[in-house]
Amino acid sequence: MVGRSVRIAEVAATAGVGVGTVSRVLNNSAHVREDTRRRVLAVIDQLGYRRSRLGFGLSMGQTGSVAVLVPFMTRPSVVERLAGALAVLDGEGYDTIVCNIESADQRDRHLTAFAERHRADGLVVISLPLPRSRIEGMREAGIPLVLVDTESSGAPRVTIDNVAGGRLAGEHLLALGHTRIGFIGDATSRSWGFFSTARRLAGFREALRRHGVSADPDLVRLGAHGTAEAAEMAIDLLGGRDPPTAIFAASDTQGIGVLQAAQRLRRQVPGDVSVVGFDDIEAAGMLQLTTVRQPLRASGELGAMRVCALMRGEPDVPLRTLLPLELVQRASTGPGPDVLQLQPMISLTEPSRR
Amino acid sequence: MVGRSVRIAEVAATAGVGVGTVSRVLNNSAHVREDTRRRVLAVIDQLGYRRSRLGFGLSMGQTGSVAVLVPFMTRPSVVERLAGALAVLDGEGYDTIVCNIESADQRDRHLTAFAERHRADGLVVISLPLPRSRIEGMREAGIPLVLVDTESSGAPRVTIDNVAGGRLAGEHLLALGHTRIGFIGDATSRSWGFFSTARRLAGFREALRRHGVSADPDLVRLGAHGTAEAAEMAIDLLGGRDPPTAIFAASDTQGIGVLQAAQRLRRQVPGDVSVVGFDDIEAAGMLQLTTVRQPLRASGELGAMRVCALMRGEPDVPLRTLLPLELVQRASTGPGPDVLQLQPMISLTEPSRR
DNA sequence: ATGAAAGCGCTAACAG
DNA sequence: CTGTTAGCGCTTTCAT
Repeated sequence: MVGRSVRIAEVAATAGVGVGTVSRVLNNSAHVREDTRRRVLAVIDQLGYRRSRLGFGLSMGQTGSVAVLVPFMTRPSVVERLAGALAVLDGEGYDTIVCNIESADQRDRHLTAFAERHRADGLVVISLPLPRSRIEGMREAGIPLVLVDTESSGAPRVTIDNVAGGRLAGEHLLALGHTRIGFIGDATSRSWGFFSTARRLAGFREALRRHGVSADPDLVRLGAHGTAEAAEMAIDLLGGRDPPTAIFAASDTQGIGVLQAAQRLRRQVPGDVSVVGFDDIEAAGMLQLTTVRQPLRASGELGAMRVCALMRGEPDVPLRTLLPLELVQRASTGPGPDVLQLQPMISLTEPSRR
Repeated sequence: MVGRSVRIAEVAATAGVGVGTVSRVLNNSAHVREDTRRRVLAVIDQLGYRRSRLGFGLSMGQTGSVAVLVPFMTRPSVVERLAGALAVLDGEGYDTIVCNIESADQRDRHLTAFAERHRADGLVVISLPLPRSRIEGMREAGIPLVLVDTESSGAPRVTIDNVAGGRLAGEHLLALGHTRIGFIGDATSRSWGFFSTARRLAGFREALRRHGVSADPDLVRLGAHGTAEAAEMAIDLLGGRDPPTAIFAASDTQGIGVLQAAQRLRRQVPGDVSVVGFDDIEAAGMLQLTTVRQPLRASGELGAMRVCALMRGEPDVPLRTLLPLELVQRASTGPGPDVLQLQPMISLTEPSRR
């Protein structure tokens, strides 16, 4: 079997030098004579010596790893952000500890755990609402923290303007002539503080208001996150009397559910109903879903860069970075019903559709 | 600012006890008088003491973390496995270091890095072919290693029988009466040793052979992984002369591409062409794609459990675990063209289609 | 250029 | 029950 692992002292002894010298060789110090270096290197190789990360870390006072907390990591938008963060962190030479969070309890357990000294050099929290007290707690623990896709404040964060995003979607639909527009979002919002759905809804309503369109509360559906659930809600919405001619879903995942509902109901998209999603995950493009694009991967990358800056002790880390939003028009949205439909006195003929 | 962090010695001094006692309190040793414990706890709280993971780890000889290597982590099937592993590892109290691998070089760099002592207590490699020498290397480094979804041997592994999977898909299609069946897979296989596509193709061919159906090499397309790429290949396949009446895609991602191709070409599924995928990712169910299901999440969970067993030094860790495969029939597959079509002497009428 | 020794922070064995 | 002490493995002054 593999004999007890070899320590630096043994390397030193075998090479006939002091541990200091071995350490210097290990860390490419310039102050080592070339032949000494070679001799040490040879012994290292011969003995199969491998440095202990713990010893190194303890001595240097840092772990060389940063933790990333994400909720529901199987969701495409989340993976995308995570992948972005991972790529940057890996590039910077950090190990990335990933925690998949599925409840507020779990979140708090991990947060407490990472308050432990030398557990991770930094922390990135993605798409996870954090109570102020928790953020404060991490600050006290002295571990650099960056928030991505969260409204919580108290730490540098990278976000988007969700209200503006909702407005963007609403205005796109209004510009196409739609006035009866449904909204589908997830209700998780309330349970442990998620916010984006509510914000996007607010922006959406604001757009309607600005255009003098009254928002029918009956057209707003909130339910569990997920394509299937969204499809259910959409079927309900589209199957009712006076159904909407367009639906804005607070995420692409839910938007795809709406697409499926339309298909199941044999409604044409966008002929009978236009659909707008949010995020621009890969599937949105594949299914030709019009959507409000946010830079998912970039958000993770930027979050990671910020935490690196924090860990390096850089003084001027921006407290808040807003990423740009963009409406990506695809085949799922089209002109609404003819305006004539809005003037019943004139419209004696069947309203025309394009 | 946060004063210099407080060490166990200061807690001991402040509480008027020895460091040993503080350590005992920290580790819930029973051998501490209740009032002593309370006093220490009070001081800990008052001083805001937080244990150093590094100190703890160095003393205990373990890091408390395990590393998971995955390729292309944004792919749904991979995330699923990863999520499974994460859940188990988290449950066991380990931090999980995740590395997203996108090239053989990167893989080797990380493998070398994790050969460092005390970098991680164990390693799980998912869906990543590993050269024997590398596996041997980890063994020499003494770090427990488990392989998930890999054919490489030399370490405990959790896999499926890809050949059987291909056979399953082929037989399903043959049973439906198809004889001209296309195959779409990714060519990544060759570049750094991925194997599953080739294996599935082999099983598929075996099924054809058994049924006395000759495999038209022209019906096999290998290209870059991805829905769009698969769609291209499918369009090519379906647009040609004498197109296949069914297509077996080596993954759901690619199967969905075939579905899109059919839609773009206005071919009915399964009327004009049947489609079978592989994996059973969430989208497959949503799009009614018939597929060969493999337990993705379970593979990650099991891999994690195996590495935990290894780390605990359990003696009887199975060297190879085969997870069950299952054909999930959905709406994307249906009867093939009438058998009469195969007997030209009789079929003077247009072959009927259901 | 290099050896010796003092930490880094904690656990556990050993005495009381 | 509890204080003392010897590591765990490495980096880094401080001399030489």
